[in-house]
Amino acid sequence: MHLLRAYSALEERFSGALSVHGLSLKEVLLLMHLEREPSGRLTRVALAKRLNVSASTVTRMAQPLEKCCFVSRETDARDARLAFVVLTDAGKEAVTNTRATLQRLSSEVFRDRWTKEDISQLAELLGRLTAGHPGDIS
Amino acid sequence: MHLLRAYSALEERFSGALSVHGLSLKEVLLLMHLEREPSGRLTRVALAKRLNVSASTVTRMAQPLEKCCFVSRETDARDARLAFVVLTDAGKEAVTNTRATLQRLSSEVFRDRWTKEDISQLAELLGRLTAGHPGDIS
DNA sequence: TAATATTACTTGCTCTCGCAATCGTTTCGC
DNA sequence: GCGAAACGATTGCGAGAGCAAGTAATATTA
Repeated sequence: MHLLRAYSALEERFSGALSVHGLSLKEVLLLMHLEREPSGRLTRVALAKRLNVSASTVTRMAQPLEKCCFVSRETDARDARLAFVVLTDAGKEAVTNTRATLQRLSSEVFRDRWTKEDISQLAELLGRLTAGHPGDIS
Repeated sequence: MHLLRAYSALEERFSGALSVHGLSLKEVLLLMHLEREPSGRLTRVALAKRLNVSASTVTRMAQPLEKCCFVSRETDARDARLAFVVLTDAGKEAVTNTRATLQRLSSEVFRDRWTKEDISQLAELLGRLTAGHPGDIS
């Protein structure tokens, strides 16, 4: 049950810091999922499953990102229904910068009071909790 | 980072089950915070801080609960600005029932694959993560 | 005591998101 | 091949939540 509390507390902290980059936390996660893909692209429904949001939300989230040139749109020659969301070079750079910010923030949160073992243990337990679900991210 | 994932996965699972009681997860948390208070009542701003939401959200959340007679309104004789949210007997019963549902659900989630030590360790780590924040709940 | 600041709460506006309906496209069964 | 079912994406609508403005009451300061 502590999860709920921990989530809202951290979410507040992280989303505040991310506004520096002009991106919301959810948008960053979207870009990270794209980055994780070898092809650098995903369909909207695949993104929706990974992000645990509806397909319409992905459609709406991708629009401003497309305007910012962090993602672009690509269609499949074989299946005209598919409209891939593709990570651009500018998007990759944004992810890299944002990840650096996140890591700096994490070390602040964990500074003192936390050993490496604590952190890896927490990660392991949370990972086990979500095992079987699709959208893991490092 | 796994937190985000774990949160959304569990939130989906729990909120679905809670709809049986006609209450949302956030409403249940509100009632639990009231129950936790010896006086059984809190002002709206105090609730907002504990729930990590804005004051206006508390005002709006309390309205349907008041209609359901799970909470009532009480004013302070000394300070007419204060409008306490008070847990009624029906509200206490609702919390008790809902907690039973939640515990049953938890044991389902943790069944197999989790030892008692795992669970207490996870709780301890998450608790440490939120230490210093106001809204802890058991 | 009187004017100002602060606090608690409410309301209007806006944004975000999920659901359901829709459209275009592909695939399956015959 | 052809109609029907399934699928991916988009759009309209409603619910939920935060921000800012407004109101009423209390606290503070001159």
